[in-house]
Amino acid sequence: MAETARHPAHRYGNRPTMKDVAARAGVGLKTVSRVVNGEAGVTPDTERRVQEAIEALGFRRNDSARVLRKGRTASIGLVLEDLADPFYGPLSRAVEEVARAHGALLINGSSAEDPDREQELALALCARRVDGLIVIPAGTDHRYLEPEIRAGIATVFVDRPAGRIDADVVLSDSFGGARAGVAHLIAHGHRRIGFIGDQPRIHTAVERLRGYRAAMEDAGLPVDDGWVSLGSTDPARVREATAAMLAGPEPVTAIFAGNNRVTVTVVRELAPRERPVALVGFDDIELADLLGITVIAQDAAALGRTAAERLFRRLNGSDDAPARIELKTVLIPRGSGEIPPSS
Amino acid sequence: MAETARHPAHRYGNRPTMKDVAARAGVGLKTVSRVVNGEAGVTPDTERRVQEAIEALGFRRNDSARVLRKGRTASIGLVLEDLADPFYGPLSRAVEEVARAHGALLINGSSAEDPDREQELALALCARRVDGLIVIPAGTDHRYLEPEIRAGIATVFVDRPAGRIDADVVLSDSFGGARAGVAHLIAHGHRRIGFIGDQPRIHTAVERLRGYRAAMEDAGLPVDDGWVSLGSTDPARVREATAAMLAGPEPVTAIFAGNNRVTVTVVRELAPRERPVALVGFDDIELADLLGITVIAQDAAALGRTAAERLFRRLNGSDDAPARIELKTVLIPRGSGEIPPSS
DNA sequence: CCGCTCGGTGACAACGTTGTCCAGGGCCTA
DNA sequence: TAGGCCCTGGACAACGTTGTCACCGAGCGG
Repeated sequence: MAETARHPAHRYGNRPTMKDVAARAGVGLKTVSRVVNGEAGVTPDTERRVQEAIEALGFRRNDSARVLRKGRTASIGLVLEDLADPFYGPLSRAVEEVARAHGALLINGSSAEDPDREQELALALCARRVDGLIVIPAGTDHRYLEPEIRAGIATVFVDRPAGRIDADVVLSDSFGGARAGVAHLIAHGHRRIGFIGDQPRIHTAVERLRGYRAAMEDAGLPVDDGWVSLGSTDPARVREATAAMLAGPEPVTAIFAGNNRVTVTVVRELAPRERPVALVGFDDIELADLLGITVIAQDAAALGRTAAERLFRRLNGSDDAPARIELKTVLIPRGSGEIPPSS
Repeated sequence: MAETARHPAHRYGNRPTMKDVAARAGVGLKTVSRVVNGEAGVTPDTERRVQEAIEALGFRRNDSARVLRKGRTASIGLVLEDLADPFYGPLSRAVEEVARAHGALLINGSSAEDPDREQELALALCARRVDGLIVIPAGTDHRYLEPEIRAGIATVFVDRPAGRIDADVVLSDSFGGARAGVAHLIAHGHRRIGFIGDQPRIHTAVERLRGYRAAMEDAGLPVDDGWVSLGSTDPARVREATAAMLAGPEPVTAIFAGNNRVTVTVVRELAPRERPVALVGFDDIELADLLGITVIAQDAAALGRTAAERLFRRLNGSDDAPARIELKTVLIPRGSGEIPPSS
């Protein structure tokens, strides 16, 4: 039979609205709104009737409509690289906790280290009108965010600085950490030290390499081209790089691994070898204590927390100039970094 | 200078709207909508003018309004325990990928294993009108979701079944996995085997204990009360439980650890001990290969993927009866589970 | 040459909520 | 008892978008 409704059924599966609740409770629409929002000016008796109607109908306020009216979503967005990476999980969780403390919900998405996907995600979050945005950049040009920032979406970058725009950024001292780690190896007698890092497009990779070079230069040591390898963290690539450095007449006696993904693969590659090779890795790893892996630890949770706090400070009206906040790293000696050179 | 605006400025930081774009392009509102949504029926010339206006103003469609009108948010929610846990990170990521393939955004939140927080989160997501919900239950009573499900929010549970409502659930074969793991220890000669698991409120903990008991019974072995410990995965608690089982005249010679958190702590506790103790852990762990930890591996990503696929099948209209999907586990021998009893 | 179709376009209502304003009734005071 | 005030409750518009429908002019067949 003819469906005569002028507008097709696009109501949320026939969810009750405040209007329905009002009708059932025999009160006005606005009174329901008042009860739902805990506003003053409602008789206890009226309130009870409304509550009962809400209960009976299973009413739940539609936040989309609320957002549309109020202009604030009480949610923030986080664009990161990969939620499955043990470095980003804790970071995200820390952001979530801060958001929760401010009554906001966190929406996060993985860019998979793809600049286009980063942009797509960030803009999708802006379209949802998140109040603020935290971004771990995959790309190097963030001018696409300018209209959003101008429109009032607070934005903070973490782990890596923004490209071509001026914005808050919270990062670890990659340069200093790497420099200290490599200096540690040098202090234990190494002269030929390899560096395996992430893609040169990534800021932290470049900074850590810079730290490596600085430490070598500090000690007056030369750096052979064959000792340095930047590229993807794909295990095959890293294994190959490791093997290459350890081959030939003058192999490296120690390796500095540029991040947690690299460290894991290098450890696996070194394990079966006879000749011991010293190793210091950037990023701490679970169970590294038992495996005796010396690392430069950065605090992922602190990064997230700091960035989120800065974001909410902005959301609460602060308009300081964009700042660069750098967190210290810690060298944790556990054995692998204290192996003397063997050759 | 009385601010005479009747309605205060609650527009999103003065973001341009379709109306603004229309005015600038000299066209009607609906035409802008058509261009933005790529609908047919717009002259190339008109489209160009609109695109230019969009560009110039930095317009971005307001998804809240869109959602309000369309009734679909193209987003799904995921309530999990803790994003920082290496088990849930990959699970969440897998869900995200499936969502992305369906053009949906994923919003996830951590319940911190607190039933109240689980409910608060799930309902908050429903208030945002996510199209579907995936829940890793912390609580044991999910009747609070009934109105939501009735209202059309597709819901799938993962890792643990729903409490007191009938709904889809995707889980690993905890019972079978634990049984196989304990049988493996028995096959290597162990007779006194300890079990350390998560809180008895948690379904997987109970199932794995059941598997442990079944394996012991299969072999006709008694189970001493002192060999079984269920409780939080807090390291101190687990260390204590481990120490207790290893003390006394008849200590256990092997331990079955109920999940990844427990395994990590037990490994740390066993490492410094002289007398070797066999160990099999539920859940695989990064670097467990190097440490030679035998595990019952479950595929977190597959859990998430399967649940998400089921969810989207429902969103696309499937109305099969709620099903229980169980994924197999795999025993990966790496050494720690093959240590013979020492006594 | 008229009427009809058809493609492009815009006016308008509606989605569900909240802010503003007004009405009515009860109560207190003069 | 009249006047005024406060307190509760409701009518209405607006948030920014999309679906529906109507309009207009061009092209075409009769």
